[in-house]
Amino acid sequence: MLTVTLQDGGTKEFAPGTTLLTVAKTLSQKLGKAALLAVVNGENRDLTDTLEEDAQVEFITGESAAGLHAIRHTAAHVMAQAIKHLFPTTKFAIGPAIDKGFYYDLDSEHIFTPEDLVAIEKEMAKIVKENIKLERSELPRAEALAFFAAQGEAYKVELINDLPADAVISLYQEGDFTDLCRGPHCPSTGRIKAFKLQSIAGAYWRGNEKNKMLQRIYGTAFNSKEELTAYLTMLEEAAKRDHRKLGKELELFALMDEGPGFPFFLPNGMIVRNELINYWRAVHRRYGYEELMTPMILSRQLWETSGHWDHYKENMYFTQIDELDYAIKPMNCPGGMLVYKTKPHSYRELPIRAGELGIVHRHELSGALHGLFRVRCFTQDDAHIFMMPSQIKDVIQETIRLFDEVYATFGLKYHAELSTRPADSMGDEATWEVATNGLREAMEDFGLKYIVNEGDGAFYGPKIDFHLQDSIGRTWQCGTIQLDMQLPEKFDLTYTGEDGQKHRPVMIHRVVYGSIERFIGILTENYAGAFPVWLAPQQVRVLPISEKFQPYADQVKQQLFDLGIRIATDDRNEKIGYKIREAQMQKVPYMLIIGEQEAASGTVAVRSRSGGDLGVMALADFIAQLTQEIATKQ
RNA sequence: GCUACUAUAGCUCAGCUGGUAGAGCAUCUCAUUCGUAAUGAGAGGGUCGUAGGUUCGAAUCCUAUUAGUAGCUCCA
Repeated sequence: MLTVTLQDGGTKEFAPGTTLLTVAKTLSQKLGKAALLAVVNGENRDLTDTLEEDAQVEFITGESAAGLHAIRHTAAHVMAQAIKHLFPTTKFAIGPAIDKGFYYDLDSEHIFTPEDLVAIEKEMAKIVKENIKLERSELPRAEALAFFAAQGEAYKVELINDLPADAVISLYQEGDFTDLCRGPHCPSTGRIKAFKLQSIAGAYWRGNEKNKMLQRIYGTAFNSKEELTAYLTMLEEAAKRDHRKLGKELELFALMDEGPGFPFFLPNGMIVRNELINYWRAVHRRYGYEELMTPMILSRQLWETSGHWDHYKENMYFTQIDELDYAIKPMNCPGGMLVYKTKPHSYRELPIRAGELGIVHRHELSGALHGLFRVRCFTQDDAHIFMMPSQIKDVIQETIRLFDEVYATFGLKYHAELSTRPADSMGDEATWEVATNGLREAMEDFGLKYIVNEGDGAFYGPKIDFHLQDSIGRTWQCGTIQLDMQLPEKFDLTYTGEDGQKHRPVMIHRVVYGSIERFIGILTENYAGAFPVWLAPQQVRVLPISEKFQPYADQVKQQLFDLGIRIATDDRNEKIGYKIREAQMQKVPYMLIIGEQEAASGTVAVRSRSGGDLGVMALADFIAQLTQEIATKQ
């Protein structure tokens, strides 16, 4: 007999060859039903595997992340089986579980439609109901190749051929369908209790745009119907917060056919934008930044010097002036370099922190445009910091602190990513190594957790990116800190050191908002359009009950207006309910209802967009509360 | 850029298999002066994204093109 040690420390004996599923069932009927995978001596295993020696065993259910992952992975196989039943000529590429569900990439003459998804779901339900076993087998490479080649599954053959020589080639069979897969999987299709197919999209084979574009079907699956419903409801709610929808409803910005990717900012959007800029200036002033502005169009020669002509040309717009080539700036840095060079610098001045709200133009692919999140013209809240090599760590830490402060003001959650040297890059290996380690150390000392994106850096240096979430959980890169070892060299920047000799400064590029446009998009979604008072396009609206109270309403309005409050009066001949409804929908933070009682006593009846009727108060009290709320950016 | 889908009044949308455009909201006018999410009545507004084609006849079918949407690729 074998001894199995369980999670709680208890032990139990089983005959060799007992499946893990049987072990789970023996422990309790409930566990037998809930268990999806097992961890045997620290290794993930299928429940259909057998035990051959003493082992430490832990069972995984759908309540854990690993269990949910298995459900989704198995659901992808179930979907593939269903598709094979309904569209037998379909060829299968890859079908993994992902963050919020699963997908399968397919190659088929048939173009899948939303109606097909309904039919596939039905077929999947049938397969789930049959509760078919998933059985793992391992094959020698030649046999596996022959197996898939016989079925015409060219993508699977290519995948196997690309596996390392010593790789274990495993297959999972569920009834009449067998797939190449590393596993692990749920023991049977009946474990897929709640799933939903969501969308059809294109995707390149192996993510390479030179390859054939396949059809990808996205779906999701959960441990229970309740969780699935909750998730789908959340998505519906999130759609209401989409900044493209709110941007139109709240008249923040507009995108027109006449300028794809070139947003128009409307009066309301300009207020949010200007408030963000005011705040930005205040923060940067405190952190020792100065501000400058460089031209939007600069000569070809400059872009050749900076390296953009060679490395970034595809994304740039060009023009000619007096028969000479010019480029519209896609980045602010070359201009910043020229400013640095306008005078000699001493080590005593460093670090120099030069900020610029720079409007840049980039020719993004048409299919990549996405509301304010991805545009072709945007304002970077840029800054270049020039320093001595010995100052790198302190400066980067200080920058991380600034970022953290700004994001906290908006209550935004973020995560950081470190990107290392890409294939198309300038400079030598050693310099890259030093720079990358500099970033890494600064983050670690600050206690900032990060993930690493190998080869994802800019052509001129490694970078730390800060990603913020939109309403449906997609993340967008906003802030970035990029170390640049190339430009100071290219532009021959120098400073005079303590020793009287010329030295090369190190520089970083950094943006906190990233682009003001993208940041406004993120904020709009995070606040669901209900901007805090300090950012709200209209902060207060006065609503007189009838014309009779207009004079007092004007008085109230004027007092607040003189204090710099963004205020308006709704003096239309409408009922109070109508005016309130409209102010609510426009997400005006405060409404002041003015009627006979208020006019007589010199008070205001305050209604907040979130808290409803706050009752009558003295105007002075309301002003005190309001100005406090604005000042503290609540 | 690629794959698929979508495109009708300012907005949200209806318009079956081709017979020549409709609703609600918004706008304007009139009446109502009414205390916490829609007062009533009336009026105006669209050559159905654009350009070709098929047809006696096209918002409806075909082709091209532009823009958008989902994703891929790429990126702040």
